[in-house]
Amino acid sequence: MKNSTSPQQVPPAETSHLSAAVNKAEAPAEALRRPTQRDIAVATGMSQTAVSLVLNRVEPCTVSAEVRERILQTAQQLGYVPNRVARNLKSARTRTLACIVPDITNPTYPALVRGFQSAADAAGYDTMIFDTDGTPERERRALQWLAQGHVDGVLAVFFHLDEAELLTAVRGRVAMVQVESQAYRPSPYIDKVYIDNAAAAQAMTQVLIDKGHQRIAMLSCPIGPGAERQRGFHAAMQKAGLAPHIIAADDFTQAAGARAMAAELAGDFRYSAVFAANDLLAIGTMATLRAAGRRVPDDVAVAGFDDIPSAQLLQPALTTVRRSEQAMGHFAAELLIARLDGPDTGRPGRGFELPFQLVLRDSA
Amino acid sequence: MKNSTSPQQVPPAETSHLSAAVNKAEAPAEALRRPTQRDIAVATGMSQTAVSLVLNRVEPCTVSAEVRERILQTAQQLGYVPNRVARNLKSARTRTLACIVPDITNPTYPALVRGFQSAADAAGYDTMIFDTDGTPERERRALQWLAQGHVDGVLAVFFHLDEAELLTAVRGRVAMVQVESQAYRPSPYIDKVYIDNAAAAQAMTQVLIDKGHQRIAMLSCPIGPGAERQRGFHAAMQKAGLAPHIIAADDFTQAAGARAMAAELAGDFRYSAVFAANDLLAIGTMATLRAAGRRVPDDVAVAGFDDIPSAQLLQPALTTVRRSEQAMGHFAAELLIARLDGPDTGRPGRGFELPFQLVLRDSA
DNA sequence: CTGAAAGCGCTTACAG
DNA sequence: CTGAAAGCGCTTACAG
Repeated sequence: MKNSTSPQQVPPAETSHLSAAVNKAEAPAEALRRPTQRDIAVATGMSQTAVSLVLNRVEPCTVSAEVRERILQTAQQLGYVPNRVARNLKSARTRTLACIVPDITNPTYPALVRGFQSAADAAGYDTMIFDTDGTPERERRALQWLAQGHVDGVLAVFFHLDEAELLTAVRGRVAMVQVESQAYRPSPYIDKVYIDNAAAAQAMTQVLIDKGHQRIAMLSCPIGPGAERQRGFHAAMQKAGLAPHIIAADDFTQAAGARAMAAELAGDFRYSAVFAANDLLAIGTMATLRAAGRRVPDDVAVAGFDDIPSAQLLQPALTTVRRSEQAMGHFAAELLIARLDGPDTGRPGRGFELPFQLVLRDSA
Repeated sequence: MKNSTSPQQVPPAETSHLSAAVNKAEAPAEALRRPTQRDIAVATGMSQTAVSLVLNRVEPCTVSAEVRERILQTAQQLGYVPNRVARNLKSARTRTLACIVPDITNPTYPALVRGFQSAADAAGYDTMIFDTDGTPERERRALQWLAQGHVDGVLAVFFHLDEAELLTAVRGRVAMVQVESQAYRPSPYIDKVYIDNAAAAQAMTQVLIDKGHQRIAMLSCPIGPGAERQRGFHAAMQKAGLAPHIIAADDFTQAAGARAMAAELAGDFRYSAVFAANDLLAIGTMATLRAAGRRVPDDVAVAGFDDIPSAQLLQPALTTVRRSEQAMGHFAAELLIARLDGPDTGRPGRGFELPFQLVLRDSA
């Protein structure tokens, strides 16, 4: 299996059996058992309660320094690590938060998660990520998963589920912040963070109009934030007395963008500008236009939405709408933590509008 | 708070107090308690055991159809969802897997996670993501976290920790697959998946040499896979009788690449090709070169490693090394599941080498 | 066919 | 200062 420098290789292949011998010596069932407080109690001749007290440094109840030392040392020796699951059961808290996102490979979401995790971390919470694939089935599965009590709080981006469904599933048992893509509506326990998608889309459309474009198409997918962005697009077009046209994409991926544009180009494509509902769609659009021999922005101007890192790497660099996903994630985690650890416990749901920014580059 | 179409807005601001009223009506402590099996038992007049039996469809022990129906209905009515934490405590299994990655915003990792999650999902496992930031401290924290029993298995990408540290922390209590960046060495319980980083780097360097480049620098960071890739670079250069030069980056981000190249350009930069240890570094390099008025590939050729989605979007498109992160993630999850649910339980650790592929584009 | 009981590993009043 | 005991919500032998 010593591979030469040949760049083409074969699928997953086992490379070593040496390890078999190594393993034989270890790993009988016993080695796998994790030491518990009881083990430490037995080893030190103390009670399990005393062990728990010492290990948790409970202050009012002072165990004698000598005993404490012995317990601590034995714990160390046995490699004791508290069983978080057991602790969670007792405390009814998991100290874990989750991010539910439609597609972790869309660069906008890792940024959200990163910001979220930095705040969660600082407060001693772990972070889970649940990828819904943007489908109703998997969004429901995420909801079921939430109901099972894995986490204390969640930042959720849902494309399909409505408020009612969320409320019945969650029932205030897990703190929730939603990245809202529709217009804000108050909710009993759910906080919402959002940007004004319609306003942003309208502003971007207006930029295109101001540049003299008259035949502008929007490439969008009606789910998630697509609807609001289309609304903004329509508003701007209508205000300018122009006819809006929507090119429908199957989802928000680059591939979907390329596909939809290819289909459109096969017909009688006469638009001078395409406003894509997100950057991945815009990237797909640009690729298809280029492949068809149309120049961007000379023949067709293109604009996107999100300002993912690739946006400024494109040639021409992509005109788009920026919101700070990282800041949004961070802020959302802080909302959850304030709700869980106070002072916001029991506070009714609120909406928080975050700023957006038009980023004008060369593609439009 | 009705925002106009102004693109510049203010930081997080509260938008609605309407919800306060809505909330008043609900959410007193009682509503928050999740129904348990005991609640169902009380409501139906059956024992908690019977409830558990019915809800878990334990086959040999048949509860009468009538009682079963009543229990099921009551469970539905009360909105019963099993407490996963309690179940986990009893079963000593969490049915959760984790991915430990250095940086979720590096597009190569979401792909890994996506592949992983698709396999985990199919087997009924949930997936957690832990971001280590590529620092030793946070990698250790990840290890501690593992020891706490949150998950049954993990796919880990560590840049700093060595085998010994992993083994003491994990002790065969959690199944582990490591994306190995050093040369493969067998391990008692840890499976390893990897590509031959040295061979890939050597092959890519050879491509540059074959194109006539003599002054080739490698932009790299010595942690993680950087070391092996440098080794391959050195091997190729040495074989060709050329002098290798390493430009050191602080980490594997685009920013670090840009910084390191800027520093290098400030000196007496005389290289005709730069081979970056990953694509983000390559992207940073290209940006800096362009800013300095150097053309790619005419003045300086650039190659990367990973083939992240942006690589082909760049102008010029980036020459790089591709491995299928998605396939690697999928495969790793399958390894874990086979270990946890059989048939590979207790099998010694093995190494699995995956293929790589040189992707020659315009940047070199 | 059904229930009482023990126990998973921990925390937390409550007695001594 | 220390320990016996109850309980978190569940599963799983074990009796009836």
